[in-house]
Amino acid sequence: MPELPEVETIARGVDARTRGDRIVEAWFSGHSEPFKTPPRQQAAGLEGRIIFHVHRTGKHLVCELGPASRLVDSSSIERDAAHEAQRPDAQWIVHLGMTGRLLVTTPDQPVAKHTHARLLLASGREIRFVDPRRFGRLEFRDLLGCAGFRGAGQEPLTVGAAAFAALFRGRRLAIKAALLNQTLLTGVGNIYADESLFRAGIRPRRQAGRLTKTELERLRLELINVLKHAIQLGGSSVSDYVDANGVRGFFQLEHFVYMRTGEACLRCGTPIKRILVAGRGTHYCPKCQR
DNA sequence: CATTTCACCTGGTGGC
DNA sequence: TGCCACCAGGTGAAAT
Repeated sequence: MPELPEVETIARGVDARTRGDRIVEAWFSGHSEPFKTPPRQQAAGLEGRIIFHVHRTGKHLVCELGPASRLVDSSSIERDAAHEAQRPDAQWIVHLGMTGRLLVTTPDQPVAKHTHARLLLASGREIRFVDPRRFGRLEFRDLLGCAGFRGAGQEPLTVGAAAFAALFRGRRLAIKAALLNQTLLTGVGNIYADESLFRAGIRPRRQAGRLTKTELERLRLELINVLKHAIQLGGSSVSDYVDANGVRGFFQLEHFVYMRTGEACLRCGTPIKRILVAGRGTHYCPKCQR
């Protein structure tokens, strides 16, 4: 479900509704797949902590957490604690996989099937992680002696022309496969790979290392455009994606090729083709993309 | 090493 | 109504 624009939308929604709140209680389902950190360890780390803020890196949601301010009688210790509280000392890292949702609800809302985590907050709200296919992952990371989370790949919204081109130099795999490789770029998935390649006029099967400098720069700019536009529209809701408030996105209405097999190309009228690249359904216009 | 394939899951859709 | 094949926003391990 979620690629960079969807995860960004969710991060903004969760941040707006939970920033500064305190996690009172954490509950986890019995399924083991979604837990990179054992549920007990996650619960122990999460309970009592304050949510400083929530943001996205790549396709990951990161909740920056800090200690609840302790009641102390010494003013200097209190100052130190307040100072320390500026810096997060732990993170809750959420990957939504294919079908994951992170919702902010009230406890009276019915609990959806496949709910795997519930964080009850001091405000009375609740963060819920729902994931039917269980491809998502939840991790708790203590930042004492451990670096904060960051993906291996470059962020597509901020990577420069030279660094972008360097990612693909000498590579023999299809450009579409390269775009999906999260150790090169982080955050691009099947929808935005297809859409950016269409907008740049490049066939998905072209060898990454054989694209010209001009083509690569066009691809980088179109990728940035499509991601930014999608964020503005709250992401793409192809089947069931919703943001933190349960609201669908609108970018699916702007798709040129994704899931439009056999339909007329919106630029030239040629039927959109579907092929397999890197094992993924890949959509393109045989006339507009060379 | 770079690249490709496949397993991991549930659920929706469309054909018969 | 049921059964079956196939498809789906991702990724990491195993095979090539």
